[in-house]
Amino acid sequence: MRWSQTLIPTMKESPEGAEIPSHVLMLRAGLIHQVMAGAYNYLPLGLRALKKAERIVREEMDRAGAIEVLMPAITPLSLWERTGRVTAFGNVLIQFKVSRAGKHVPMALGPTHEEVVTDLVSRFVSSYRQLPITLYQIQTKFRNEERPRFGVLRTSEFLMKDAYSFDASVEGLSASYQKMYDAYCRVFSRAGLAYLAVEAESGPIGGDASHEFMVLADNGEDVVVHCASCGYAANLERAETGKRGGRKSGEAAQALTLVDTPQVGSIEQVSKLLHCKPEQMVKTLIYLADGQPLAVLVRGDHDVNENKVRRAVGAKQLELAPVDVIEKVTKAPVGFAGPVGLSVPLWADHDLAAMANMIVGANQADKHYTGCNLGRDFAPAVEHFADVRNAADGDPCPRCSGKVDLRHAIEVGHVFKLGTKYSTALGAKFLDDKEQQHDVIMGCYGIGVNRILAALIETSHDENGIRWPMSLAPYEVILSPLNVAQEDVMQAATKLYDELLAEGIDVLLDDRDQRPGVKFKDADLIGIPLRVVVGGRSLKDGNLEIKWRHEGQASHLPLAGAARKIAEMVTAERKKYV
RNA sequence: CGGGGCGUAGCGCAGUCUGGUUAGCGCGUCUGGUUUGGGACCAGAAGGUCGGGAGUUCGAAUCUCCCCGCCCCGACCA
Repeated sequence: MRWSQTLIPTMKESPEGAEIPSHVLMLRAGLIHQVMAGAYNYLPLGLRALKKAERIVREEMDRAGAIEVLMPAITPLSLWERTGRVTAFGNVLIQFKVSRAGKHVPMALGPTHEEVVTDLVSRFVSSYRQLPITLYQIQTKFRNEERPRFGVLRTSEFLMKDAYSFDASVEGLSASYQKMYDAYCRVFSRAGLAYLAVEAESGPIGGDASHEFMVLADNGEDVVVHCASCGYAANLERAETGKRGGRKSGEAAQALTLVDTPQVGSIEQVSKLLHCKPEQMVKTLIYLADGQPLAVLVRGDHDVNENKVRRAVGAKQLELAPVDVIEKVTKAPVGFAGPVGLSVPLWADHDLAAMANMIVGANQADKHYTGCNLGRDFAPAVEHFADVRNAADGDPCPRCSGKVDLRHAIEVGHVFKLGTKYSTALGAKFLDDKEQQHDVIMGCYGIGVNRILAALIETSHDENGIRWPMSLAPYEVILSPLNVAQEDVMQAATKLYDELLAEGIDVLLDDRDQRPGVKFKDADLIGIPLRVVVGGRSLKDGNLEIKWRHEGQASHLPLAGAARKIAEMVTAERKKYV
């Protein structure tokens, strides 16, 4: 492509509003243009990169034996009603009515396609002989974001690869899942991303039924718990916390003392008033587990993880108790709950075992206890000590003797064992070899294609612009004749351009009548991996100048046979990403 | 939806507090010329519902009220 004939609106300055590097650079390099909050135009350069990401995904899905289909973006609302997800999605589901023959047909834009694909399979798959099968599509998804942000990372419309596996057995599901997991690893490494596959919250199925593929980035919205020494990685929701040692040694138990804490209910306020650290305090939260009240105790500086509580308690449903229940259970206003004298079951985080002389709510208005000690003043059942909190920075690693870090990350992919939730709801059944009917066992697997680009840029750029890997770069080579008015320069450049095209290289010819500085700056900004310069200076000696985007120094290359040589360099670089 | 910020030419901004010629500056764009190895120079030109509406005033980009849009933090994100 000739630069003068396409649309690459590069910008010297970044538009107001863009803050994170990927957003700024995608705008400045002319990859995207915002249409409204959460919706972007993909301009030629951005579209080419997106298509390359899409192609990698497609190739790896095909290699893994998944079968491509295309499902509609518009779907009948009734399908979502059958699985109860109209309410589950709430405002995220974009709904509308279309007038047809005087009637108003309720529809929704697909935020994902479990319902559609399960309905599809229920109609055409009825025998174990047809299983397993994995269907996938690359489609635009729609999710109304209350607050779109971070450029292309959180939008209301995005390109997603979603795959769904259908199996006759749990073992089959595990095999299908593993195939997708492996395919994802290949996709992200081909895209040049430094990714981490982390254990993720897996819902009712349990086990290692869900993994997220994360790219560590300061601007990521997710938090990953990571151990540098053993490589343990999990998302915050899921991460286990390691046990600490026993009770603090050398600290004598003080007497349980009632202190005044007027009008002061929060951990932060109490710690300020009593001149203590939040980690000396205990947070007492009253929950309803399947309707039954219980108290959960964690250290003042920790956060309760409700999924962990739900699992520990063995409840189907868990929610924070409403105010009236809290007041009834604690016989005090909200903010002064504590474990001493409570009649509901107590569940305590492991870390409480290592605490002495805790500060707790006194279950009386405007009062706390200091010098509260486990065993003497309150005693949860031994089996009620559990991991019920979110991991925190510096926690002991659950797998080794190291410590974990909390790192921000961008989620680029997610694999999930679904089970039979949708096949049951939508009647996707099969007959086994003993003529017994069963619900099909499903898995679902998503990749955010746009996020591949944003995550790459977020983690691969410098002060001059983007640094594309060969696999995603909108063009592999940028060919820059420095002076288009100079005949021999233009002649050599045009000839080389044609030869490179013939070699099957994606080449962008910067034929603009611009000064060299402009061309160099733009080439760096849009991040094309290999830059080839045709300029009067080296051309006099029959040379071109070539420079990798990621290297500082340019080198010379004889004009004669240059196309072949460049093609070889590009081919060698391509091989790093297959 | 709660808190904060912003909205003036394609992009980045000044001017608004303290109302008063014809609304400026840089970049970009166009014309002509000189240039040509890291965002050139000279001369000229085009380009504006000052986010929208209502109000106050002799007079509003500037003051008041309402609305809209965008960004950030939070809540939300099967």
